[in-house]
Amino acid sequence: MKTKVTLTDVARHAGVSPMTVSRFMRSTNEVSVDTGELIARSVAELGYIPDRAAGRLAGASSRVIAAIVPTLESSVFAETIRGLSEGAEAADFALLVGQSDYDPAKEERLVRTFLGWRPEGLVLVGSEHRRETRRMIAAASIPVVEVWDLPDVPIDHAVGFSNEAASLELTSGLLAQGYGAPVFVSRDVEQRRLSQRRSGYERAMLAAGREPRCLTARAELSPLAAGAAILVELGPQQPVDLLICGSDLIALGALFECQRRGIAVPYDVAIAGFGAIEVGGSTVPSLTTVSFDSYRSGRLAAEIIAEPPTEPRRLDLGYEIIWRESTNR
Amino acid sequence: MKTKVTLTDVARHAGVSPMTVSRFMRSTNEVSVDTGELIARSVAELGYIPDRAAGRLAGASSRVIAAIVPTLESSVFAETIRGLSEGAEAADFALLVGQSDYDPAKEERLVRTFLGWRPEGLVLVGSEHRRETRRMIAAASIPVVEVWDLPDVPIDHAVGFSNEAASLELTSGLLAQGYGAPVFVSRDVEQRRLSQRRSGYERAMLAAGREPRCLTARAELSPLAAGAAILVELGPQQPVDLLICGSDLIALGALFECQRRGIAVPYDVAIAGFGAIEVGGSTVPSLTTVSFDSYRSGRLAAEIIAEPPTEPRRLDLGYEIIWRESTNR
DNA sequence: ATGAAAGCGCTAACAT
DNA sequence: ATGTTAGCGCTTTCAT
Repeated sequence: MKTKVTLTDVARHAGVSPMTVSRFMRSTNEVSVDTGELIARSVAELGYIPDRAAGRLAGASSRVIAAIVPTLESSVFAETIRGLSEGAEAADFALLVGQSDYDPAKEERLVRTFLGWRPEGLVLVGSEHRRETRRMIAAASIPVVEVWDLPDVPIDHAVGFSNEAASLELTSGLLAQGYGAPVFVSRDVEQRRLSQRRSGYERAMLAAGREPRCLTARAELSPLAAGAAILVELGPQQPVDLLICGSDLIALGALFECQRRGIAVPYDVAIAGFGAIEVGGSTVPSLTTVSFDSYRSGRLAAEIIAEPPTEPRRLDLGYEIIWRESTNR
Repeated sequence: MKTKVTLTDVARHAGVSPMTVSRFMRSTNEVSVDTGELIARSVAELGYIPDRAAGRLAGASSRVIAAIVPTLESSVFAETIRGLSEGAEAADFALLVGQSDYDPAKEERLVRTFLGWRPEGLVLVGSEHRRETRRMIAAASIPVVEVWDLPDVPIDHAVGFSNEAASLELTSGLLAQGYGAPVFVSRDVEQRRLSQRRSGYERAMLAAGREPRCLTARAELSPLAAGAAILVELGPQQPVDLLICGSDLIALGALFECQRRGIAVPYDVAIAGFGAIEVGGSTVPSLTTVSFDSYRSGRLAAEIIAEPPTEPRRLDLGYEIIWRESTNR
């Protein structure tokens, strides 16, 4: 087996011109059936795999989607990646993946690296991007899909939901159920989606004539640890009957810590999360949360890039409040 | 801003030859400081991003790592991807990611697609690959790293641990603690890493003169659901005092279902998992499990590809049994 | 239905 | 330290 099999090798082997092989490989239907079979045999025999870089350089589509998520650590964005991966595969695209660690500077670096491959499109989470990042993207003039949020002014396309509206609805629903002293719980990080959730909570509280109260855990803690740590701070403070958490993992951390301390959920304190990760549906009590179709957002983003609409899309995938036992007293 | 800024554009703008710009971009240190500054300014002004496809075609390294994992769904492989992503970034590589859904045929398709980009190396999970997959890889003659297992005959490099030894040690440890009737619990799927774990369990049981007993849930169930479903089957069967689960998620599913049914863990039945996902450390009771450094395996795989050793590496990362409350009666 | 020529944007090899 | 030439493997355009 030769080290590098090229189009020309296949052509020679099949006794046709390289151009004919090229046509066949791209199935342009301009190759006669007989010649096609001949070529197919040569391809198989030589184990030819077209060089996509050469193809792209010569004018073909790169068929690459580049995606950057804040973190691969939680299953939250992993679901988006899964959607992207499946959408990409369905359209015969390859997927370039990077994680920004919630750091716009790192995002910028990744965008630069990825643009070097001239992807057909770019998928980013959220709407906090550096000026330089936006500049590069504009210069590249490729479709961009921002997921997990609905920015007021998206770069291009957006597939998400209103984190604020979801949080507002969750909080007011809980208030209506009679909870009197809900606090908002999160890690001490700067991040638009989180502040949207907090702001939804605050608006609901104010609308009900209540004083919003926010508790934060150190940013270095993992979400699970943060949820547990929050309970320490709670101590013998003013009465709190409900923890509205910035994410499911924080909520689970709090829930488990309650179990450990013999605090009955939802009777002594109720807990709600955000994100609807699967475990939250199995715990005892199961976790009230907000579900967003993370997988679908990825899948749709991939589809938008595979077949870019002429007009910018702004898809509101909505959300669903999942009422479960952790807030059902 | 021009639509496509090329090396030549930068050269013209800076008043030097393309070759000098090329040298500068690759920081070959053969460009004088003055010229360098001139070029740097032009690059910034024009927003030049080198075309990696053209570079590769002309002989530069592709600086791409291609990785295929069985699934992006669980956090298990997400950690490996995270390690890969960070390792790749540290070496200025881009990462191509795909998921095979545990399907060797899909893996084969992905390998073919990815090889079209002429990656510097390939990362695969496990050792079950089709003949054609192996053929393509051999023809590509690039480093391959198999992670999460230590095949008897790796394709090339391997970074993993012995799933069987881990399971054997876990089981015999549990047996030594006095558990008399442990069953092995998993979904009904064909997969080497799982069968290794089962076989470790069986060997430990036989060595102790006990009859191994395996319970399987339908493959279509999610791991969490499978763990719960298993408890139904358990019903009024022979006494079972310990569930050794094929994965942490199954174990958690079982644990939560026990809580739901008022079965005391570990007193009525004990539970052990495999994989050491983070939640398992927070649940009440916390979950006994086997930890494997999934992140590190990815990181090391990336490093091997970034700087391939001359000899095939076979890194046994080992495992650690984490004894926790779910088996502590 | 098939082929020939040109060139995509870059780098290696060889000048100077 | 810098420039020139050639060509990577493919697809485009324009023949035939």
